[in-house]
Amino acid sequence: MGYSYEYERPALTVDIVVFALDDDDLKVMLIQRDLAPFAGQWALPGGFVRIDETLDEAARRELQEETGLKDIFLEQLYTFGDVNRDPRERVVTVGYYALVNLAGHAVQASADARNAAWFPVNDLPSLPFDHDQILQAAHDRLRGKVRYQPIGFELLPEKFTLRQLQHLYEVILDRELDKRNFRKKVLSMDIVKETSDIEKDVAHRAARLYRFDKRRYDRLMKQGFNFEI
Amino acid sequence: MGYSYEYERPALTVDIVVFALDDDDLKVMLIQRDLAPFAGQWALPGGFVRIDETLDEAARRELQEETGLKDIFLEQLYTFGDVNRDPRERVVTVGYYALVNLAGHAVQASADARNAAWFPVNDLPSLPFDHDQILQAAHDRLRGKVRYQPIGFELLPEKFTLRQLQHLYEVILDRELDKRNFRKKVLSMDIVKETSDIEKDVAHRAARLYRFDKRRYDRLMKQGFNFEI
DNA sequence: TTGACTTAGTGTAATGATAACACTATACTA
DNA sequence: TAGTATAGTGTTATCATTACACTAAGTCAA
Repeated sequence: MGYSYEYERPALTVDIVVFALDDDDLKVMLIQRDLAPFAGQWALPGGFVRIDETLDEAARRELQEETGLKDIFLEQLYTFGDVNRDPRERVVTVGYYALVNLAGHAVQASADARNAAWFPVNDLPSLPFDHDQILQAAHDRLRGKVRYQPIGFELLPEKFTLRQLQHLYEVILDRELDKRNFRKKVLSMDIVKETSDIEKDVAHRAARLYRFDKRRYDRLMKQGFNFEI
Repeated sequence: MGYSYEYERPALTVDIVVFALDDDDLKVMLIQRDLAPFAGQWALPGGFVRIDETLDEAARRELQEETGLKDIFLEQLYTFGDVNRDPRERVVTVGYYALVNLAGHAVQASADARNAAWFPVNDLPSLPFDHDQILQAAHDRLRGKVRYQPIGFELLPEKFTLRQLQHLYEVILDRELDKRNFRKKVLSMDIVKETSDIEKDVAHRAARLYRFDKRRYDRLMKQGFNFEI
């Protein structure tokens, strides 16, 4: 019964670091493991790659099964292959990272009888396997990438204020930005378009809402840009 | 005999894109396959990951076995997992790229009874599997990375002229650079140190030889730098 | 209804980085 | 020793980045 091979083969999995943004900080989605090892512990969502699906497909499937998230930005990160990263047997995992906007995608906590929750990226529980290493790599990648590709926008709702956009960059880059310079730069890139709406339910002057210029956004997404701000 | 698993498992391999530089252009090392499928065709060096070695170890081992190259710059690139990328069975491969200087590392053609040779990156034979895709990804990565990390230096001999360094950047970025601006920028970064030697056996005024400032080089390698030239 | 509060929204000047550009110096070769 | 090939060197104009502070508009509470 089962499948036999002449040489021993590592198991192959995917693990996904899902980032989201709220009013305070950058969040990461973790799920509570229901199986040994580390049952009950919070860990990155992920699972085995099936024989008839690509790596990207495996990552999307696991994400949907474990968190209900679908149709989100997802990109391969790095492959982790230390010999003893899993205590049971040799497991190689392909790491992914994903970006979602909290407004658009309700976190359907446990499609899979698993608990899913958001944790602040700077205040995480201890993670099993080498998940802290994977998370670190994803965070580094996000920080690096945001400087030359407009991916950060994936973390915002369809319409947003320039303040929210600035906050996004401040949280990811972990430093304060000058309001005027930020606006000047963003607007000069022609990447956002003014809408006729303004924000609602705020206890102060309401800000104008913007949306992405999809055309220009896609072009910049391919070419890259320079967002040294 | 062999090893059995409950679920079918993909085979796991590594493939390495080795870049080098000569007087004309950027080269890639290919080996002639001795096994089916595609026996006799030129392909990227690579092979199966053993159960007791990390991915990096597998890449280094295969590189040494197939090309004799060792102790060179090597970095993981991307993992390729299309379902039908290998006609025999499901094989997932972790792509690597490596940089060598031709002077320091003789290409010991066939430690493994295989033929190894350098090909210009812009004039390659047709490659089996998805090796052209892997190569493309490696080339893109090299072009991108050279702008913010001083990795290009790995392609040069210990002592080199500023002309050689400029040539390296011109070949990788595929455009001409201004000599004065290039020198000004490189020297202002303090990344190279003048030696007391000059180049030999040239039919014109000999240029001064430089070497890397290892300290500064290592620091920049971690921090990154901005080489928009 | 008014005053206090909170965030939105806006421009300019100084500084630093990049880009464009051409000639003299030195060594070898025939 | 004349020719040729590359080495080596500064300045100026343009553009991008940074630093910086006030008025406008709306909400809230007294």
